[in-house]
Amino acid sequence: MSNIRDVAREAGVSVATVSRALSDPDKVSQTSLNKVHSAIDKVGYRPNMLARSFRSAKSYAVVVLVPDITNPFFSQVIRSIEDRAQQKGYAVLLGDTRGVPEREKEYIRRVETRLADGVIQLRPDDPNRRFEMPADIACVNVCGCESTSGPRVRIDNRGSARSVVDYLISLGHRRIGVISGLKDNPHTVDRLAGYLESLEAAGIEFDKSLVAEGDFTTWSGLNSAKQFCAMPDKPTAIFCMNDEMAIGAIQTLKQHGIRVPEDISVTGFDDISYARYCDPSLTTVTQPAEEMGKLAMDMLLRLIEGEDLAQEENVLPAEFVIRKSTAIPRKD
Amino acid sequence: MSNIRDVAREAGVSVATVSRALSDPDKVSQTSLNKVHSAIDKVGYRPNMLARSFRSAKSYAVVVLVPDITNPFFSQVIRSIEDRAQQKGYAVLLGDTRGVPEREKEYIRRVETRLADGVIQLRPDDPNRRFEMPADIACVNVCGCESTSGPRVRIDNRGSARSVVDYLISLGHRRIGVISGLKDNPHTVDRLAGYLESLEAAGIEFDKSLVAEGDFTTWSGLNSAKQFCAMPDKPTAIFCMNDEMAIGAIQTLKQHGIRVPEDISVTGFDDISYARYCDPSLTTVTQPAEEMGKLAMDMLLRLIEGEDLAQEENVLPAEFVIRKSTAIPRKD
DNA sequence: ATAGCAAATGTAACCGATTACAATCTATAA
DNA sequence: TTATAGATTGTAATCGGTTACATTTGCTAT
Repeated sequence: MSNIRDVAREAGVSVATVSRALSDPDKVSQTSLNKVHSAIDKVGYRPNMLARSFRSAKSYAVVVLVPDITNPFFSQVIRSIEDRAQQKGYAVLLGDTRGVPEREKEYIRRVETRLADGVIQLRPDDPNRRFEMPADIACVNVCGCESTSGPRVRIDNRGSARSVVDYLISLGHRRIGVISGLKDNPHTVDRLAGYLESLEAAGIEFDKSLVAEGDFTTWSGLNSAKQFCAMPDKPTAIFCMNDEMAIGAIQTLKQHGIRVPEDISVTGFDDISYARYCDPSLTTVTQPAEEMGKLAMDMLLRLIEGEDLAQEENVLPAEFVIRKSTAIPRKD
Repeated sequence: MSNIRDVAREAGVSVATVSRALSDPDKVSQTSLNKVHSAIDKVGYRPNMLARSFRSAKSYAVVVLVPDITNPFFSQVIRSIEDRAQQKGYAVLLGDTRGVPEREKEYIRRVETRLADGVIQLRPDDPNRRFEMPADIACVNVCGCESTSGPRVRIDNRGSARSVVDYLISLGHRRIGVISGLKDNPHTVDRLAGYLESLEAAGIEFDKSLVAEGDFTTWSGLNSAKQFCAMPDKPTAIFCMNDEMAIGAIQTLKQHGIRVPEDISVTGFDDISYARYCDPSLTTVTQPAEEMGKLAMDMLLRLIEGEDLAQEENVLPAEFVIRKSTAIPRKD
């Protein structure tokens, strides 16, 4: 494989001229520029970007850490990050951690060893919680929550949850069940806070038995809903903390001969693409996945440039979407 | 940031000894090993992998090209590729091309410029079709079809389609509609071939009006199904070429008051996770996404090692799964 | 014609690791 | 004791770019 010296020889100029012709053409005369370009064509030169990265001590790559790439919401955010990164000349190193701290560390190491210039973390909890994220690493958190620290972009989970529950209450619901994420997951905490705020504002007393713990998977939604089906005084509505669990819950309700939304209303969160196509289509909260990814990437680039974002927080608006899975409670 | 020379000075040995202590400890005495390790701890040394990559002319990264990462089937395959890559010490550079050849070229360039050691392409068509893939690039194709060339791993699309249609015929269906992908998509070609084989084997004449062209999106399934709803002699079953279109089609049928499967049976392809949870759950074909990703990564590594895989093809078995969206045709 | 300045170009050091080769040390056998 | 093989270590070249600094060229103004 030919290198810059071969090109220089072929063109009859110095290596410095070739280098400049490629990275800063304004500094080179038109004559030399032509000679260099035809020499490049002739010897079939491709610059060795590894050498360039090495010299400039920048890899032009960023790591994106995600607990599960098959989660449709996450993959939307990642697509947007990748798009922005590509525009800016950066590569995206995909890090599917499956929630294993060891794998996370492995990827953080890539930044420490200069294979990546920074990290975007897609996950709810504080990045410092599980292990010490070295302070000198450029890191942006997306999809975080109120307790997340460091530069971050997120939506107002509490407020969004509150609009969902407010809406259910406005329809006339008083017994509103919840299928939550894992109890200590910060999204769960924030969204539950919104639920409680809403109940309190309406003067409805909180009933602990109406909260079923899931883990954001369809399967857990399916199981958690069974618990409501078995109750003598079932809730008339169920607030699910994501769409997957809502879809699972609807499945269970149908199997028990309970109609949605006539007998029980169900709401989701995230607005994954199936939310629009399931039966009934899901009343949910649209997270601006695209905007979140783009913004996170832009913040990370600023961080890499050396800007001090410290605790800069971007809280994006989420949209509440009413579809067919909610209705006024049945009178009986 | 400290480098190998700092460590050498601190440990009182040469840089070569430090380098060997890290990459080939057997060649170094226990005494030196200890000195080196404590020196590393003392100066907080992290090896510069960029320098290592540069020197060894290997980036230990592979590009994964995918038309759309939000497609749940693709993201499953990618997760498996990433898992395997991580195990083998490789990083995955995500390339979401959105089907734009220009973006694809951009990523191929990364391999040419030594930023990645090879490429895995997730897409049905021949990688050489749209533009010339340089011959010296290590490239493996996944999710390809019968006409794909080069090293590849795929399932038997024709055979799988045939088992689906054979099953529908065995239930008693004679008018079987198809919602296909784009006409020139090789998956469409292979799966349609399976459909035709099946009809022929059963002595059923092919009716061109029973094939509706979609594009593998839910939305297109939704629209294509309308065309069947408008027919005076509707098909009694619809073979959809992926799950998304099947889900869209079911949605449309329901809206027209047509019951699935009582009035019309519907089948999908891919077995995305939602296929199990939609209503009715989908009879479909399970592609071994995990196995495909793992195998593709292993093949790529062998290719990078210099092995000649030429036209090695791995055709994996796909499993036909019967769920609730299919039944015997209604008698009337 | 020539001084003066800017533009263009060239030379060579440099980034941080790896590794060929040479030099040194250690242990065993004669 | 000394020769010698084998183990360990050190020196310095090397990978392919970038860029500081020195030098040359080209042009304008006097």
